[in-house]
Amino acid sequence: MALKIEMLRAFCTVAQTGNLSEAANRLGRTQSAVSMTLKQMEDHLGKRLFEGERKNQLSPLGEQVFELAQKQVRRFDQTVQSIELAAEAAHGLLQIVSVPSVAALVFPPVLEHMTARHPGLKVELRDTDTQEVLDALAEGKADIGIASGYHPLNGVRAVPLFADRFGLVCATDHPLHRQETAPTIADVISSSFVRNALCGLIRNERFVEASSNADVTIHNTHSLITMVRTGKWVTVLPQTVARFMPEATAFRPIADLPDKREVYLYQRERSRFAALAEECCAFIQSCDLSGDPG
Amino acid sequence: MALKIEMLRAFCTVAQTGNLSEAANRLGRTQSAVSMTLKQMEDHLGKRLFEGERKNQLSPLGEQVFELAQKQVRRFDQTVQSIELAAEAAHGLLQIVSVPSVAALVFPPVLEHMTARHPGLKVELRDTDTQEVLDALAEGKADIGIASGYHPLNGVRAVPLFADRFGLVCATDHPLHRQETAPTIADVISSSFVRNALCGLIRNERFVEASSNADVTIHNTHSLITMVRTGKWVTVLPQTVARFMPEATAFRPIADLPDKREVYLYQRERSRFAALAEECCAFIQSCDLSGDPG
DNA sequence: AAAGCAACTTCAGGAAAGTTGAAGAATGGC
DNA sequence: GCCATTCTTCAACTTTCCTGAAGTTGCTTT
Repeated sequence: MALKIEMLRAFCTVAQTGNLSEAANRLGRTQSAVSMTLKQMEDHLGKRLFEGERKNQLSPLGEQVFELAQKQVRRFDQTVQSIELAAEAAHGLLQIVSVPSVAALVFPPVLEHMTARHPGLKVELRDTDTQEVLDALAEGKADIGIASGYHPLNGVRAVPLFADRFGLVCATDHPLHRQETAPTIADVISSSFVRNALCGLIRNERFVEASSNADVTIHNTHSLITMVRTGKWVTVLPQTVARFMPEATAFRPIADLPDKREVYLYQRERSRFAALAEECCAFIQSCDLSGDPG
Repeated sequence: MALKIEMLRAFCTVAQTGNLSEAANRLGRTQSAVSMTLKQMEDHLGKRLFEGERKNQLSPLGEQVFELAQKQVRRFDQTVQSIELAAEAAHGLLQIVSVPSVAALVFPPVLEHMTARHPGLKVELRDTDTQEVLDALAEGKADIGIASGYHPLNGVRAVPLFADRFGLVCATDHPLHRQETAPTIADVISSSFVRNALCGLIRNERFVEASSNADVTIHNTHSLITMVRTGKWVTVLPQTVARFMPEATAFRPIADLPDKREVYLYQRERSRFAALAEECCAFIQSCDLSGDPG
C-alpha cells in the first residue's frame, strides 16, 4: 500500500514518544493498530525505520524520514486548517503572517482597526520565521506577510516597511551600558555574547567573522531575555525588538555596526478578499513602526 | 469526515479538467466515486466549491481552496518520493536542487564526478525557482542547494559561489548589439523589452523603476529565447544564463547597470550522508562557474 | 414536444482498509 | 529465572471506499 498521511503521522508520533502505547494513546488508536501501520510502512519502504527491538531508537533512514514526515504532517494540518477557515469565512478573511518581532508591534493595532471596520471579518494572525512567512505567502496561506529582507516572489508585491538599526542589548547595569563611549563590535563579542536568530541577518563582515565562533546561540526570544537580564550575557538585536525588552535591559547602538534590518511588507496580488488586504496593507504602512526615525 | 489527501487530489483534478469523467479517468476511479468524494468535501466544508450545475466553474471559495490544495498535493507527492528515494538508497543519496540557470552549468560535471567516485550512489537533481530551492533545504528534501541571493536558514550553511553581471540579451542583428557604445538602461527599456523572472533580482533603482511598467513578462526560459531570437524583443539576464543562448543571440553589458546576481551554494549541516554532501560541495566550489571573472 | 445526449447524483452491494481485544513472543530489570 | 513491559500477530468486526446500474437535470436535435 502507498504511503498515506495517517501513516506518516503515526510514524512521527511513535518516533517522538519512543514507544507504541503512548503514541497509540495520543493518536486515539490501540497499540496494535499503530504497530500494524508501522509495519505496513516499513514493508512498503523495504527497510527498517527503527533499530533494536523497541521503538525508541530511529535508524539513520528513520531519522531522515522523520524529518520529512514531520514537516509534511504539520504542513498538511495547516493546509486543512486554512481550507476550513476559508470555508467558514463568509464575510471576509484576512490571513496575516509576520516575524515575531514585528508581529508584537503590528498585530494589536491591525486587529483593532480591521475588526472595528468590518463586522463579521475573520482575521488569522500567525508569527513564525522569515522562511515560513514566505512559504505561507507563496502557498496562498497568507494574504499579507511581514518579513526581514527583500525576497522577490511571484505574485507577491513587496514594499519596504521600515529599517531598524542593530545594536547591543544588555542589562542596564552591564559595563557596556555604563561606559561613556559607544561600544564596538570587539567590545560586544568579547563580553559573554549570545547569538540569536536575527544575528544571521547582519552581513557586516567584521561582525560575521567575530560572531561566528560564539559559543551560545538562542532562538527563543523569551529565553534570550532571561539570559540578558542576568547581567552576565549580552546580545545584538534590532532596535524595535529591544523595545519589548523589560525594564532592566537597555539598547545601545554599536559604533562600528551601522547595519540595519530591513523589514518588508508583502502582499499577495490575487486573494479572495483583495480589497480587505489592500486596506489592511495601507493601514500597516500608515502606522509609524520605526523606533528609530533616522 | 475529515479532509484527506485523496479528497484534495480529487478536487484538484476536477478543478483542472473541468469535468468529472475526465477527472475520474485520470484518477483511475469511476465518475461516481469522484462525485461522492467531492460531495463529501463540500458537505464537510458546508459550502459549494463549484458554481452552476456542472463542475467547470469554481466558486470564489473553490478558487482559494484549489490553490491551497494543489500546493499541498504536490508537496505531499514530493515528500513521498523523497522518502521512497531515501529508502532505496543504501549506498548513499545526494539530493541537489538548483535554480535552472545554474543547474545547466553544474549538474553535468557534478553527476560525472560523483557517480564515478561512488558506485551505487543515488543522485537526485532538480531545478526550480529560488523559493523552492530554499524550501527543499529547509524541509530536508535536499542536501545541497544553489540559489540566487543570500538567505539565512537554520541548519544550512551558505557560501557565495559566484557573481554574475546582468546584461542585455538580444539577437545578434539587433541595433543595440550593433551600435558601438554600450547600451544604457534607457536604451534597453525603450526597445521592446521582455521582463523575466530573474529581473526581480535587480535592485538598481533606475532599472526597477524603468522596467516596472514593462508590458510583457515571460517566466519560461525557452519561450524567452524564442522571443529574443525573433530580433524584435530584448531582455536582461545574467551572463552565465546567456551562455546557454543559441548562436543568433548575444550578451552585452549595460553601461549604467553594474548589478550582479549573486549565486550562493547552500549545504544542509545534518544529512544522512554528510561526507558525500561535503565532497560534492567542495567539488562544486572547485568548478569555475563564473563566465565573468572580473 | 418528444427523444437524444452529456454531465452529474444517488443507491445498494461488495471489496478493501482500518480497528480492536486477546493471545503470543521477545526483552530487560530485579 | 521470573515478572513486567513492549511489541507482534491473529481473527473478527467496523468503517470507508469503490463500482455498476439506475435516476436527474438541462441542453440540443429533429
